[in-house]
Amino acid sequence: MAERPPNDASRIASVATSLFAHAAAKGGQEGLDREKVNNIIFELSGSSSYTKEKLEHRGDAEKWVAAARRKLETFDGTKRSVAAHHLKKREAALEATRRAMDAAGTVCCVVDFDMFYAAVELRDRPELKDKPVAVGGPGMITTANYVARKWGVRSAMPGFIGQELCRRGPEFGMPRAELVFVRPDFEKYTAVSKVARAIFAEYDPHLACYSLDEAYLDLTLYLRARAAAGSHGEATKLLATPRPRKRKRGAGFGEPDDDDDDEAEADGVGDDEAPDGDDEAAAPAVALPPLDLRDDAAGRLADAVLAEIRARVRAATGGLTLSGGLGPNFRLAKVAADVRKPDGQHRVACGRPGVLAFLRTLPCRKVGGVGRVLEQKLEDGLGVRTCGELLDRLPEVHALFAPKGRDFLQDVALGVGAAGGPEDDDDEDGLPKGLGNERTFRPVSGLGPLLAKLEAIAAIVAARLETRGMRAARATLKLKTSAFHVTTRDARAPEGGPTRERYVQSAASLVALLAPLLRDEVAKADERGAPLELRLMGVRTSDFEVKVAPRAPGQRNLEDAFAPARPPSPKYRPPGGADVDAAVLAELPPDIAGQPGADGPRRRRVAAVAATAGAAGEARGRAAEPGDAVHRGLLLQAARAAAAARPPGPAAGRRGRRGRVSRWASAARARVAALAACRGDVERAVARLLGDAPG
DNA sequence: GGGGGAAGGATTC
DNA sequence: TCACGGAATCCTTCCCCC
Repeated sequence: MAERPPNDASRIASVATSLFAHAAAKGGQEGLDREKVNNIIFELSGSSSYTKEKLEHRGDAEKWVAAARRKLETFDGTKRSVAAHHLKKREAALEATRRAMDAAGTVCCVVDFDMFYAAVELRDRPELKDKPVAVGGPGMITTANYVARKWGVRSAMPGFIGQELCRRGPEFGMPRAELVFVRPDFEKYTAVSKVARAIFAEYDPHLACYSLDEAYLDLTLYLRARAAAGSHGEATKLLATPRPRKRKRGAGFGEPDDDDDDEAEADGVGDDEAPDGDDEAAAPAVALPPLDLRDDAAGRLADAVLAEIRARVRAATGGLTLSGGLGPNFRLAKVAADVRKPDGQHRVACGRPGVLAFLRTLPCRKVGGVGRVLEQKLEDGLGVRTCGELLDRLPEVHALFAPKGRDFLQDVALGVGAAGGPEDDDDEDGLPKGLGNERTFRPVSGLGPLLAKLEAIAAIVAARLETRGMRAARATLKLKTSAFHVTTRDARAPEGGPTRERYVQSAASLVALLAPLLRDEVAKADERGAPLELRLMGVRTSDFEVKVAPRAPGQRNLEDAFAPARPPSPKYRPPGGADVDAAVLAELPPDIAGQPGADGPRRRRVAAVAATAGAAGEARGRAAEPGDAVHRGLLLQAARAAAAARPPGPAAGRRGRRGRVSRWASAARARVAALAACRGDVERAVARLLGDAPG
């Protein structure tokens, strides 16, 4: 606050409001004197380097807004109708998908524990129930309970500010209080999460969890089964897939070292399977009629099932509450889960009119993917605050945003979402794309001490690479100055680089790669007369070599099947092509492979994609079920490998088309080899997918 | 003008 | 502890080169 020129005061005040009030809509803070609270927060942090840096950042967004306004001045009727034309074309496709999903009776569900970490701690320490509690430390709060939120305390707020807000409660109509800090205990949270996931899995064996406190469930099939069977017990029977058939072959692992073996095995499978071809391979629920969601009873059933899930989890976890959302896709379900928080649920009606009605007054910020910066761009650049306003201004959006951005915003405005789930479009190759570590410390300067930091962090990263058997072709150095300015520099390992290795793994080679970059930055800062002083350093690795996990001698695991037999080379095998498709096709159940037209190239490719997606989903789902940890791990690997075998889409990677195809080819080969291990799963998944595919 | 790489921004939990 | 995290991923912008 100190050195601010007075004429800037109002601007800074308004900036500060949006800077610190970004979670204003969070639950539990209704009726809070937000302005007063923001003033206190600003007072406490207003002159810090952190805030200064944030304000600079804000300047960037303001520049964007200014440029956008200039652009809009020349946005005339002609440009508008061109934009509208493009939008309309895309919208038609989106609406077709929406109708297909609705016709299949798609019901997506997102469940989310209320203030999860804090709730677990309060359950175990009931004496804290009525006190403001923050899980975390004076540095950072990860979760605050609803009591603390009455003082304006939130997650991601520095602890000392939370503490100060509680102490200064009287300034905004709250009593003075002491914020109680509880250290996070992740083992405990993981255990609780497991209990909940076991219950979720009864309703959707393929559930997806992206953090400990939330889960994404596709209830479509379960609701069909429940509507038909009445009880939960009978419904789960209809949902269960039959046991895998007995295989003649023992271990069932393919032999990835030998191309011919793949083929031979694949051929053999087709023959062996033929007699069993009549087996019912999909969950019985697939055959049931889809739920008609225009029928009010169907909606009530979905509501009742969600309420049942919440009640069961609550009982099983010692009283922890969850909020839930239902909707025709995961994007809307996620938003809906936030509507009645805490301990409530909401359903977004399916169908375009219902969805648009729900979105009309919904602030864009509530939608996942719309962060503070995008919110500001929309609001200041276009005067758009709600999804309804966004829908009206899509032509302008089209003019101002890059293709991905405007597609995303159109999806948001129309309330459409990815068909299969939130992760549908990731997992291009199934492997992690980056691995790194970063550390915050008291400001450090001087080349020697900084190099020591680098070595320490490189050692952490190297250890993690080693335990995973991963080697990286690229390393990135991240630096944050004591003024909170962040910058990154990176170096590639291949020939000509400082290490002369194609891939690096050890701490020494990481340091060899990155130390020159660090020296460079130190030297440049010295030249500027402002020695480099850092508060954070990070080392990140990426561009991994194909992963080979270390294992005990003689031990076989699925990763063997996924690792290419030899280094990929153009001569290895003709990229793509009929051999791969034939091998994949030979893996399909005979009833599908034998369908009329199944041998057409396009049909084959569709079948291959279905097989791949099915294997990924099935294995991932099975991995979430309770049971032996090693087994679960293997299934997860299978899911990843199967996902890795997806054919290259238009959006795949940065490599050239040829690179993508050969990558797909080798991944597909590896997958074919791996399929032997989880054949039963794949067959059932394929049958279900083909039988269940809308349209 | 586009492919492709580098830098770094934004977003999520 | 007078103080604002860490990890991962995707997107945008800029620039070089053909």
